[in-house]
Amino acid sequence: MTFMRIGEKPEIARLPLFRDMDDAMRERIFSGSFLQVFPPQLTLFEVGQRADFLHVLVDGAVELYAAGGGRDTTMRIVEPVTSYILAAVINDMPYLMSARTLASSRILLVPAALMREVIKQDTALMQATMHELALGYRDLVRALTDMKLRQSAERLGHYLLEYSARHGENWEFELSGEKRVLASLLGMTPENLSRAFSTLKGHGVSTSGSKIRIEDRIALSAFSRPDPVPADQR
Amino acid sequence: MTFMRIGEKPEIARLPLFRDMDDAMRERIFSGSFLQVFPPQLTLFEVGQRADFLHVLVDGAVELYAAGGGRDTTMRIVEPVTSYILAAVINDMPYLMSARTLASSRILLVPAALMREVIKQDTALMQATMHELALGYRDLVRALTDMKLRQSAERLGHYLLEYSARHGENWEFELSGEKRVLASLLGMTPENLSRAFSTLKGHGVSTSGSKIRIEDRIALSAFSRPDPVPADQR
DNA sequence: GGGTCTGCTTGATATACATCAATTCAATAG
DNA sequence: CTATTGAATTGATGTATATCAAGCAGACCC
Repeated sequence: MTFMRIGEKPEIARLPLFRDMDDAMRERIFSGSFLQVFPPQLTLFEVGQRADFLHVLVDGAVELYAAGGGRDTTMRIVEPVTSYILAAVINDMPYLMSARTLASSRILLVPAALMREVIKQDTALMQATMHELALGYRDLVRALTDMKLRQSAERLGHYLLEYSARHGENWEFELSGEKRVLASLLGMTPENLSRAFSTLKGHGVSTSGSKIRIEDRIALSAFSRPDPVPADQR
Repeated sequence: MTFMRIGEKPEIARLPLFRDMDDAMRERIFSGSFLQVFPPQLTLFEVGQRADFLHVLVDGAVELYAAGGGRDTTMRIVEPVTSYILAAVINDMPYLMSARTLASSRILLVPAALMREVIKQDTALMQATMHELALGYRDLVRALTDMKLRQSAERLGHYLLEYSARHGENWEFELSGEKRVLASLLGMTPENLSRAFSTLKGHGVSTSGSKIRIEDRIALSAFSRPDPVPADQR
């Protein structure tokens, strides 16, 4: 694999997507792929483009967003190490979202045709892909119900709880990116995000800048009404 | 297969999900499944239940909905002949949505364990499942951007255009179900749906009861800003 | 240090949409 | 045919969120 450093290959190989497949096949995928570094704020691809690569974010941060009617909306913030736009690659269809780096990022680019070819030959990879897509599907079901059933401050509260749970149950943490991106992800304006934060002050959350402290998990949970089904185990 | 009539087996076998698989394997799935008739307004399953069956709606109509904070919201209206809740079955996880019949419905119930077992043995079925999930994923991406970027009347306009395209490019058609369900699917109240319809009168849509006529496709399209990527071919 | 960014916050106002309440309409039963 | 019921519509009002407009604070620069 071009530009690949020691130490990151095992990290990628350990991903659920590539973990169970045949070693030789995995090597074939890796040797046909490129690991590239991109500067921050760079557009990686645009809506409508034919999916040419499966992306695996190794380091940095990537934003997936959709445009329409002059406005942008963030669909997902990808954290390392994770693959994205798998669905478009599988079906050989145009991207429904655009992508840009939020920070300087190292990304593994797997040619879509290669990915599709190896999937056909390696059942374990196909099965892992299927599982990955099913999990992604469920994430989106959650995101859609979130938008339809919760109002903005509740969405923020729910996001903070999920974020904390995903990052080692820390009650105290720092928001990684800009708040404007978070606002867009949560489907609100930056102004409204500010107000949502001050609403949450009355429900067990204290903030200072981008530092968040969940002081009363119970109260926050009661306020933001957690999903009836807990988050999927990965 | 229990209760199965002549004529519907080929219809199900022709579904993209089951089309390409081995005939004997397909027969194994079918013979382990049940075709049942359910009355209207019956709850088929609830959020949080472990996925025990893959459903294939053969005839009738089914609503998938999610609850939260006292309210309900329609996530999807399933039309025959289509499978649903595939993702939960694949991953052996609890349903994220509840389901109820909107009309008297004939549904094929495929035991989830059987489905998962045969998938492991039949690569063609696995591949078809993978494709189906990827398509479903893309549908949800569209639904989420729709909610985040369009306002209510635009969503209705967009829905009418898509509906017309999916049902043989008819400019004139009748809405199948109750409007309250459509309102919930589109993320608005029934009252607001009424107002949205009258807004669309000024953009090339005329209605009378549940009869819809798209008189000016161009105008409606301009108003509701179609997706940058046209709907996936199935 | 002062200045100039840029992003975040705060306040005032506008707007989309929900809610509440009444009325109309359509389907059905007697 | 009229009476009854539930859904759809219409109108009046309330609320969540967006928009517009300042102000404020931390980062970077000279």
